Amino acid sequence: MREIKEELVQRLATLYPGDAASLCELSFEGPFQLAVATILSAQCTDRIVNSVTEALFGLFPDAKSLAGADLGRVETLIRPTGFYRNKAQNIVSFSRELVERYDGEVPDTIDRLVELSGVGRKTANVIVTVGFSKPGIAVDTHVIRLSGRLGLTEFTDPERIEMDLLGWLAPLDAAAFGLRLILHGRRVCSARKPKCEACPLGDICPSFSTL
DNA sequence: ATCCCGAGGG
DNA sequence: CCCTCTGGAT
Repeated sequence: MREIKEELVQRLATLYPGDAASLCELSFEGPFQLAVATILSAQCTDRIVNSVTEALFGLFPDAKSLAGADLGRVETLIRPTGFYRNKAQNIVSFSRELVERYDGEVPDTIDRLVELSGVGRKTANVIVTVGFSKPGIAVDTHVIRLSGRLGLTEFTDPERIEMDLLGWLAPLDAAAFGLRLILHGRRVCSARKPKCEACPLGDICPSFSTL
């Protein structure tokens, strides 16, 4: 089993080369914009997130400016991402909390990040790994689905899966591995109709053609 | 467990 | 029409 996992890590790295920062498809400049883009990415494609953040960050590029933004204005700007009332409230509150507690700077630890509005464990892990190049793995819907299909875990609880994966991945490889699972999940191993015929991992996947 | 909620694919 | 998209808060 260990060989299978190592083989999987190697093949994914070849299929989707690059480091965590380059594998993340969100458009942003700096940890603050990454954090906001990630909050907006909940239940939404990154393409739509990028289409709204261009205007959003043009008007409110940092925590201090977004902290003073009109809520209705923000709602209108991010509406296409869905859950727009919650998300608008969250990113404005998030910005105000950063200004009040950290002088507008984004903290770089999971514990501090999850205390902030709209930031759960998954989002915190994205900020820490992609924004600050620290060890960790963001377990989202894709990572959950592919981890199950590939036989990497028996669990469905995100935090449990996170611990399972961190248990055998090299710390500094974990983030990129997670992002590669996401890319593969989007392009090949989709939730609805996975393209097993065209999957380069078919020969080592326990779920090959059983989906 | 439930709500938030728009957009795109099949 | 139904399902899914880089979830989080209650």
